[in-house]
Amino acid sequence: MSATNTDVPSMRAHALPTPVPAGDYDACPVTSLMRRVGDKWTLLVLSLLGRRPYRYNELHRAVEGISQRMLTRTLRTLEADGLVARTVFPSVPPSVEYRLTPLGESLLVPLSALADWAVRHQPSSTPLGVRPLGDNG
Amino acid sequence: MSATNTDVPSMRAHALPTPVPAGDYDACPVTSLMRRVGDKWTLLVLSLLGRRPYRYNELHRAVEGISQRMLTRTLRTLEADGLVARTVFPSVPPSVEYRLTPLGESLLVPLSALADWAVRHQPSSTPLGVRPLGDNG
DNA sequence: CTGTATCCGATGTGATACTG
DNA sequence: CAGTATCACATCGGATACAG
Repeated sequence: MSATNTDVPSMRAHALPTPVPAGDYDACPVTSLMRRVGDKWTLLVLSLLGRRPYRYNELHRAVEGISQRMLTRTLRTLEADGLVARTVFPSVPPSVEYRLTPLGESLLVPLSALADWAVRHQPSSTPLGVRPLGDNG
Repeated sequence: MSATNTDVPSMRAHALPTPVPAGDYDACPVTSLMRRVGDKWTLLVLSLLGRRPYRYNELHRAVEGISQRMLTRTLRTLEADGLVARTVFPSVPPSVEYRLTPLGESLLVPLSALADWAVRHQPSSTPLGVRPLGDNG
């Protein structure tokens, strides 16, 4: 293969496709996507924007715990990836709206399937922070 | 919500579920899963094991570029997550086989859907390391 | 063959202060 | 309101050496 390796087809139901050349992991769109969605806040932001458009500070409050730095970084990356659209309204005070692009919405479909698997099969399987019992005290 | 937040249901087709409490992002199985699969080698190893069982060095060669440290770490984490089974054959020289568990195989299903989305919609969309033109030679 | 231990640079993330 | 700049710390990941 090497240069002609354009496969990585649609991969059938149960096994990921090609034995991936490795070293090209960077260029593999699959791993690339995972690494992005796999960061600390992206999935969270994506899930919020999946419900409706948000303004910057609105997101900042909703994703309570995120720093301005990371919120901005996350949004900028999503924008660069074409998943989120940023619209500035030159009002006073200024307001900026973030919303999913059609591409972003389309991503939520397979993402939902994965999320569904996660809540069903995952580790201690306590959905959203409801630990089994005193983990801390 | 807070302590009673056990929802994060199956989330309908187009929008991720709950506005996630945030701060609980660590405990959210969805984000948690993403962060694991989103590391540098997990997806690659998972895809290989999706085809057939592998021995340690066999993987080391197949995932050319990975260090022993990271291969071991990745496999150990996958094992801890119940996605991969490790079997030691006390032969001489010793051999260890890694294979997907049923849980691991079940994960490949939604993962494949996401991978499929990636190869279809992603960035410069050059599937597996086939850069547009002479990047290296 | 199948790992473990150690060191080290790269990157991710948070805190804080400042700006149009 | 919606950011940017800077510093600091934790974790990720690679290289190398060593071991059962």
